[in-house]
Amino acid sequence: MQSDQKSRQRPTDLKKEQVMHDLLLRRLCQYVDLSSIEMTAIAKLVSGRPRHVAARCRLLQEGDALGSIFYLLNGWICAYKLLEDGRCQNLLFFLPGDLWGFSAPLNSRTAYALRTVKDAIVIDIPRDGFLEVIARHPGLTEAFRWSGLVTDEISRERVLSLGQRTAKERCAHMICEIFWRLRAVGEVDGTSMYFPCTQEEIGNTIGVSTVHANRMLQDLRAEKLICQHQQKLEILDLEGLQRLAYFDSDFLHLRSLDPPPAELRSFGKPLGLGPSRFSESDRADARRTVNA
Amino acid sequence: MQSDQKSRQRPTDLKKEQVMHDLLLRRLCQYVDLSSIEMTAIAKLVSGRPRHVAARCRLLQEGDALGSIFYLLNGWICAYKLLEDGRCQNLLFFLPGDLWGFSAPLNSRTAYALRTVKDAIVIDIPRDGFLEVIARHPGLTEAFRWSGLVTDEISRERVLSLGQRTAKERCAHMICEIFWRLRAVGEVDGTSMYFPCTQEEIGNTIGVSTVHANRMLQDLRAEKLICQHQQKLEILDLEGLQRLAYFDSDFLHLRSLDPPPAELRSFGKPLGLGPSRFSESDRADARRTVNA
DNA sequence: CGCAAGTTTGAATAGCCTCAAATCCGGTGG
DNA sequence: CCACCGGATTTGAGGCTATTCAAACTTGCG
Repeated sequence: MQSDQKSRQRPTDLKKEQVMHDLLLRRLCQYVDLSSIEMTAIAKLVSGRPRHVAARCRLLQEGDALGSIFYLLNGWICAYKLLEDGRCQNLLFFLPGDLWGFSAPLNSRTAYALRTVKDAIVIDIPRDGFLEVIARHPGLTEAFRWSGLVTDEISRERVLSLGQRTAKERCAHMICEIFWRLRAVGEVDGTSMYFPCTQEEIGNTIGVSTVHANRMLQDLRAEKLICQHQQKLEILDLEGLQRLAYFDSDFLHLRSLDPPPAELRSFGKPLGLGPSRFSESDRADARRTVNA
Repeated sequence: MQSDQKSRQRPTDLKKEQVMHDLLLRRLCQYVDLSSIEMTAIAKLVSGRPRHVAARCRLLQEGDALGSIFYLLNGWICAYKLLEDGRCQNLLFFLPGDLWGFSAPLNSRTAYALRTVKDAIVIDIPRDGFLEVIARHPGLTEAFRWSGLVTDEISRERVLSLGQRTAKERCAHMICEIFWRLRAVGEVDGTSMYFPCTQEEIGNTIGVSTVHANRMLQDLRAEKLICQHQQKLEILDLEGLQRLAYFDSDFLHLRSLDPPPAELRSFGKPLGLGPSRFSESDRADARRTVNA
């Protein structure tokens, strides 16, 4: 493993091999009940050597042949498309526990590029072996079918957003979507989450300019719906945020919405933000922003 | 069959049973080479009794359980999503030869509603039987996997459109997309096609108001890129239209771009527009609009 | 002929963009 | 410790794009 010595603040280190597949299992169990045999099979599949990828690194380019499947352990990865004149549209964020590349036909090529948003940890999985194992287990087949469906639903919901929702609604909707997705794999801390997107990235996602994304975020903060500090985002009023965005979590097909078991709450805590850094001062900061 | 007597102008009548699967076969053969056994299997699947559906009829509602798969023989069907306050976003048009409902997991529900745009002819296919047949034939499995991929790609391209393209570009892009899709199944006549969308529908598709959709279409006509008459749309300058829209047909994964065989050119010619109605006067009309 | 649906037009307004500059922040080097 | 640098965020002003509302017009159809 590539862990360095000063690992206290580096949650990207993998403490036990066991945790590597916890995120994925938790995701898949949202969709179907897996047998222990199937769980073991998954655990084996994702037991490869984790690979660190730096922030803002392109993993794949539009038109590339499909390589191996990858399993995202930590960090965010962004799928995006470009227009010839440079305009960039983000399609989808891959979050910890997400798997990429299992549903495309053989011999097809990616229709979009992939780039890390922040430092990420990825495990590469050989495509053939993966597909073969999945095909042997009906539960896994079904689980990944659902997983693919959710990706499609996110895409359709994004079409609805971009076509009909206002910029502020889109902004709120995006935050809700990511919150629920992270929550489903236990990657939130109560109502706050690691949110490493720049405002440019948010703009590219919701289809507005960076400047306007900034103003929409300011509005959401002014309305006490969210508050931000560094790369952490806290949802102050989830109900209000969802009402504003016309957000309904159904499209994510989440089943178990219970808080994750305590022993898993600490895993995957993102990049160097200790628990002490998000309390008093943040609130103060939020208030300051409101009054400005 | 439900054909009435005055059938001269009613292309919705089915002349021979044979043609019913031609569209579908042509679509699938875009993706893979099918064996004659597979072609026969498909022909059998879609040999059910055609059902006429009136214009603007809702076939399915958001949240409905999956019923049978349907095969669209004639007309357009539109998938759309609603916001609670009534805003409506069109996601995708199903065109003649398209099949709906083969890729969702069992027990899932539709995340969008379906409604006919114009009178349509549909064949219902029992889901279980269909999936079983497909699964037995590797070529068909592969073909439908590609077909599903194309749907996804259209969705992603729409995200790109709504997020980054201007209204005029989106309008042009939508026209190009439908032209290529219709052309792939032989449903175009040179550079003109049946285009039964109202401007409201176009607006709901490209994410602008009806009024603005109208103005964008006027622009395209003024620039001599398209010309419209009744429900027929002729592309006067495909190159120009595509350049304007940053359109690249790759995302549709079309393979055989040759003109379809002559004997099939006349089938499925849409609703009551004789060939004589689209010549002189239309050009004059287009010019008039430009000068206004 | 008259109705209903669809298209077109105009004017006022709201939403969003561009450009440009200022500020904030974390990290780096002195 | 401070100065500085670069990336990210914030602010302001002006302009373009798209919306809304309302009315007129066109067209297909009974």
